Amino acid sequence: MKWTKTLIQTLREDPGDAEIDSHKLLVRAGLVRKVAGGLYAYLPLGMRVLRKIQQIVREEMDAAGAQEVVTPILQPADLWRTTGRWDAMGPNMFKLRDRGEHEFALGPTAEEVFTDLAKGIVNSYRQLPLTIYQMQWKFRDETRPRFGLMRSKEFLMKDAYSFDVDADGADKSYWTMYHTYERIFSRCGLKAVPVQADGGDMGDSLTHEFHVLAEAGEDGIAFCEGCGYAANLEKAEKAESSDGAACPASAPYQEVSTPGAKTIEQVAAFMGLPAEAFVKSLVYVADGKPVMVCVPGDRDVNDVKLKRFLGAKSVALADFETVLAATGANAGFVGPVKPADASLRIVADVSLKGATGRIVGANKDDYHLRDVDLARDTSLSDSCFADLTIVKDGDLCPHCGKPMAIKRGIEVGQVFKLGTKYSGAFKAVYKNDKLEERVMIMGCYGVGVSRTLQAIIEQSHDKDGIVWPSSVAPYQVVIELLDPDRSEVAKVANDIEASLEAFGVDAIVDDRAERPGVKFKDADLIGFPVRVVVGAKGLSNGGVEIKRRSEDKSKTRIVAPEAVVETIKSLL
RNA sequence: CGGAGCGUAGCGCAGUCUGGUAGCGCGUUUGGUUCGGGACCAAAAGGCCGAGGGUUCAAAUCCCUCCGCUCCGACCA
Repeated sequence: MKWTKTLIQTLREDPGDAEIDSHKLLVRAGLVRKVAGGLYAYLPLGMRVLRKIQQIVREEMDAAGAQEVVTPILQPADLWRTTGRWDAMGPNMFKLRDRGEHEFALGPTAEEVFTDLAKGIVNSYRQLPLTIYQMQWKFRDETRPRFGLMRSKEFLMKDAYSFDVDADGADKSYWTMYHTYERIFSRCGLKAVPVQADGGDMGDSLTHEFHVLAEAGEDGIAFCEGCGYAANLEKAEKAESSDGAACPASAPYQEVSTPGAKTIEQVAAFMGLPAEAFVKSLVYVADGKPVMVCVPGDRDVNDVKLKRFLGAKSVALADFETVLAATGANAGFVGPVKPADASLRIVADVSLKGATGRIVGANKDDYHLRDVDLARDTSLSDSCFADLTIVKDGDLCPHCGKPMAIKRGIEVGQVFKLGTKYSGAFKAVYKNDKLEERVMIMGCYGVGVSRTLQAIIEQSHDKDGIVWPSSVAPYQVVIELLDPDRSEVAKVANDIEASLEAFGVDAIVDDRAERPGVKFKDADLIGFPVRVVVGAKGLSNGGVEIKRRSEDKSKTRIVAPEAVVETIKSLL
């Protein structure tokens, strides 16, 4: 391909609305252009990368025995009502009506469509197991689209759904996809790590997210160096620590005036004590009933863990009236010692078990209590303690006890055991060999294809631009033709291009009449893995120059034109 | 949805406070000199200053309303 015949427009300056490197480079290198907030057009270079990623996904899914289909973006509301998600998805889903007032959604995902599809086709155990997938544009009405393709309103997702006769089969399907995902990301040149995630409404259902570690990532992940435990912050657990014994046993508690000091930060500053010396008490409403949750002053409540421990369907922070009614004080001064509502349920993080000498809200505005011994002064019994906080850097691993580190990641894929949540709702059943009807066991598996594209850039770039892994590069080789008006030089470049194409290596000849500096800068910005420089001066000195994008100039090889293809094959 | 900021040429921005001829850099086009890491000279094209209303002799600039975008927060299968 010739550069002058390709729609490539690089930018010298960063786009004004981009925050992270990969977003800036996507636009500067001419891969995408913004159409509107959270909506992007893919230009020829971006399209080539997207197609290469799709092809890798496709090959690996097919190799795993999954079959490709495609289902409509426009999905009828009835399907979503069957599972109750028409309402549950709320405003995250784009909803619209046709002229006959029939309701539709622009598919944000496709569990309903696929379950209904399988129900209509699968009748017998002989047709199972079955895994079907599609690559289709998905739509989500994100409250705040961000970071280019990372969180956009419209994105390309590969979604797969497995149907099995029993739990063992579902387990097998799950792990097949898990390993398929490892291969997909590795072939894309990505280091993606599987981390345990929370099953959400599906309870303890098994699920892993695949994350690309990056400072710009939106998700927090806890890692244990010791045993390899990795979990996202919703899920990550901590070993029971000894926070409780940190403060010495003490005299009976006493009231302290702390006028206006509502937050832990304010009271800590007021009293000149560290946040750990405090107990943060928050009033939640769980399924309509108030509950007080106590955690160390320097920690935050994990809503998912709280919900799970209480066995509640929903938990949310209480409003101010509820707080006042339950405790007798306004938010900021509440604590576990004698709340106004004596029947108020109180739970506490496990790290507070046996805590003494703590400062808590007095359940009286502008007062706190000091020297509180939780066992002595509150109604908290052993069964009220559980792991209820978001883990912090340095918390101990629940499996091996070594300290964990918190890192940030970009979620590029997820594998999820669905059980019978969807197949049950749709009555998607098959007949077993005894002619009995059984509900199919499902799994779902997603790869954010467009997000993966950006994650690759985020993981693989330097100050000059993108450094594409050759498996997904828009072109594997750029041939810099320095003297395009000299036909004998151009012929060398064109011959090299032709022989590379003959070997299945895609190459682009930069035949622009630009100065060399401009061409080198653009080649580095776009990030072609291998650069071949063909110029009159070089040819008279014995050949062409070949250099990897990832290497510096000192590694440049001088090669005779005939040997170029061999050399490049060894470099890709 | 709450808070903050920004909408001026394809891109990045100044001008707005203090009303009076719409500017700069990059990119684009033409001609010339250059030619190994984003050259230089000369010329040119390109704008309903986000939209609507108001104030004024006069509005990019002041006032009101709306729309869009970005950031922080809440939210996120």
